[in-house]
Amino acid sequence: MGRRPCCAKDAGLNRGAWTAHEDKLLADYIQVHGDGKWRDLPQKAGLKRCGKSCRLRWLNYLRPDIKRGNISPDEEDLIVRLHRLLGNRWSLIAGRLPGRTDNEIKNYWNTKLGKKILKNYNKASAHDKVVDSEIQSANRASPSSSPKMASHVFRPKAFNCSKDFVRQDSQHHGTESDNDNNVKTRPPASSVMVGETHVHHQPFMEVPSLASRENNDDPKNLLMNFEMGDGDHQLFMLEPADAHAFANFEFSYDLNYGNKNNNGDDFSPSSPMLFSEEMLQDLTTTTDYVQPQGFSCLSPFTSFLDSGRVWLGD
DNA sequence: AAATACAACAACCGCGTGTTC
DNA sequence: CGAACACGCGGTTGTTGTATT
Repeated sequence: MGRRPCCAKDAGLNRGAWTAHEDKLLADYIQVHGDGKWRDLPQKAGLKRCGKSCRLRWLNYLRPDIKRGNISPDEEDLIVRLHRLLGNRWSLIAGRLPGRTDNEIKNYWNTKLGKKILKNYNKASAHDKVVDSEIQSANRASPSSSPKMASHVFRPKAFNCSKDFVRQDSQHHGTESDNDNNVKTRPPASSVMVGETHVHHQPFMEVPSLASRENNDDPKNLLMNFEMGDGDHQLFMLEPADAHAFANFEFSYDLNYGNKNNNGDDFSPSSPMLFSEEMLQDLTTTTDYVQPQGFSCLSPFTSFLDSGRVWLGD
């Protein structure tokens, strides 16, 4: 690929720390013309910098909505929990912390939090470590976290789930029926399992459609977006009371918070994840879901992906 | 006071991915 | 359809400030 280098090292461009004058040039230009078009921006703004450097400086330092000062205990707690769920997806984590940048959170993790948690982990009980090592071994296909850290996040190869089933013996939807909840059993013989080799021998049942709850605006609720094939989606709102329906059941899904920017465009990133029930409970009961500034939150939603424990329909 | 070690932060770099032509 | 491009992400490195010896 004949790709032009972003910024040639011998092009006489400034490197290293930014001066106050450069900051002013950049901020003034963006105030008038807006950001974006980073390749052309330096020349137009009268800067001897590469576009990439300008972008970074703007996003990490000059942006007006940057929050300065120490990370609060609440923010730290949120970072820890989000990192547990997301791994080193710094931009995703930063998206949940208004005013904080991915670079800042990454630095904070690498210099403070990571060490702190590693220290705590080393103090953890032997049992915890066994559980963690099991998780790690299941995660070997694509580890999501720093190799230094214990990871609770699976990152299996992702497939969209064409049908969605939970175990029939789950507490919440425990009966075979074809009632208003549209619950149907599925014998495993008609299902195809992918991914890991954790075989469930219980019949599976289709999850009742809760699509009518799509408009629930409570950001605490987790809206599940099951891709049913051909772009057809079935939506579920997973409320705290529903979470235990997935007891003893781990699954992955495409993390998609369903946020829309002011133009109505979906800006959500997609991240295949695998959540344990505890993590789901944590996510569905959390009250500090942070809505990024400038975006209106419709509701967080997700689409399921293969985890090896979710059966794909025939 | 000087040297060294360490922490914190800013910036750089390579690569992946989506978009445009 | 594929090349070229633009952008964003995450890992890494460089720099500066502070603590310790």
